[in-house]
Amino acid sequence: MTVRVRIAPSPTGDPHVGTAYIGLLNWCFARRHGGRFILRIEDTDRTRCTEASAQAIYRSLKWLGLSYDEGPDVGGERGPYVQSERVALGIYRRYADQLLAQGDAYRCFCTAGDLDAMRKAQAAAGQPIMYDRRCRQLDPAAAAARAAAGEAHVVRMKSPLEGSFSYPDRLRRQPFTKTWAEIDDQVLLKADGWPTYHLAAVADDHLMGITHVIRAEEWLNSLPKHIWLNQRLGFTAPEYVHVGLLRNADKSKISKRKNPTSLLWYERQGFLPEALLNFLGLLGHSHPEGKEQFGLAEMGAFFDLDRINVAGPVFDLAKLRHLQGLWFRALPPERMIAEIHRAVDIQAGELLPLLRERMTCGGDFMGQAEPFYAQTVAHHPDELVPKGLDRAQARGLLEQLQAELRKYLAADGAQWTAAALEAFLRELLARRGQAAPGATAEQQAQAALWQQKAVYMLLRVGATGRANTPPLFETLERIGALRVIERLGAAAGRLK
RNA sequence: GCUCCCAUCAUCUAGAGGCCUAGGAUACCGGAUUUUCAUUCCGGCGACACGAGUUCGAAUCUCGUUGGGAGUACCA
Repeated sequence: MTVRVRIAPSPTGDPHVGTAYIGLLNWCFARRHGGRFILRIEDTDRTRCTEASAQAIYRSLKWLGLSYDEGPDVGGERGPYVQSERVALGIYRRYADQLLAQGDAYRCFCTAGDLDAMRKAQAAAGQPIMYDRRCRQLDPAAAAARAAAGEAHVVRMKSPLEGSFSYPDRLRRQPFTKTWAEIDDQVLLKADGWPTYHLAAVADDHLMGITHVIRAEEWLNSLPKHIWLNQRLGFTAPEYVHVGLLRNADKSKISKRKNPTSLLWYERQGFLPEALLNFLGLLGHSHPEGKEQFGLAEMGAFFDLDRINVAGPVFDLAKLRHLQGLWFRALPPERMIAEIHRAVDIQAGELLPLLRERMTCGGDFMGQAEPFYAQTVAHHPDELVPKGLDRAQARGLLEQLQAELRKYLAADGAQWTAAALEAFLRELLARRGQAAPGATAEQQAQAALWQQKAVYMLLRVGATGRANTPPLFETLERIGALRVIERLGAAAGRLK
């Protein structure tokens, strides 16, 4: 039996990070067992699903590299892979009819109002809230006649009234157990003739030859219904495995109010698919040797379904950022440049060596590179005064530095390169930092100002307008003599 | 309310009776490298929810308590 697994997202809103998570687990499971990974679109909620959303799902999965062997836009032998198209084929109606004919389902004519009142009464009485099965008593022939006459109705499953249900989920200590009495007569076919999730998923999983359903824990409670449907429909049920739900920091189910859940957001932010996937791969699962950074292909090789931890992991963006940094800085230059280009329309190549280890994503580039591209920079007077100096001293030093650099440039064969600048400035510091023998007290005080730390910082802030920059000499080189000298003057001016 | 699931550092996790005075990673805090920032490297902080039981021995098994989560839709 070859493994066939699927993800079955519903195309409502933006593609969800939970889809990527479950997709990753399924993808890895398929890969690990030489199986097939399938995408199916579950768009049976006509009020909420959109084509645009389905398109976005395809795009996001491709962006992530979670390629599927069969799916709406790639085809396959068990299609169509979009449930609305299967509705048109009458697939679900046929199964509903089969259940009706077998006496395993019945027509229900209760209105929304009826159900609402019923639930309110149950809540008031402290009873479990579930359908009271009043239409189950209806004569099937009479009900069929009412339906034929056009009366609005749904089809419900005839859940067993007694006995119990038990299922050994391989990830849980104890088999999952329920009594049938507490299982609702689930609606299978809605009034509009479309199936609910339960019928549609069970039917399609069977028709598509799905062998393992690896899905989120939120489905655990409806497992009995799914097993029952498989049985009554004469299917061999796939193995169902339930994994933990991604959580917000407060442990509630991940939501867009408390976390970025849209895959589009991660893409726009400049996160790399490698980083996101790596991060998700660390949730509920781990590398057997504790390795933290790994790629999709590698994960496909070591992934072990039985090692999944079902306690719902908190989705921690800080860890994702860390992994993003690792992946980003390890990018080959062409790809890093492409990432930067994706964020800003600029030629980044020259500055890359200077900035790469200071970035976590392409979007960081401009923030760092601005002083290199700008004609002028804005100086903040407070930042311009190094510790231990006052305003006037800082201004004096700036002016003298400007003058010294001018003089340096005017000399024959002067070079404006990092190495030459470093040599010159070291020599300058040695020269100016030492008072001549017999110097006056004032001269000595002047010399004392020429401390490396202060001077370098003055140059840095003067030339770039900021205190954090790449290494000084390379920075000066790239900005260029003209702009550096000009900016030093402007900086001095700010301290007047 | 009812039902079910889960429970190791703040967070992600390793750990499937002795290798555990509980290991790694993130975050945080120090230090080293460095002209700043970042990178990198070193160090620190820091957890088996609680209570019984089983056992020579329990983070690991059982039960209870507590805590958290999910489900309870003609949504998926």
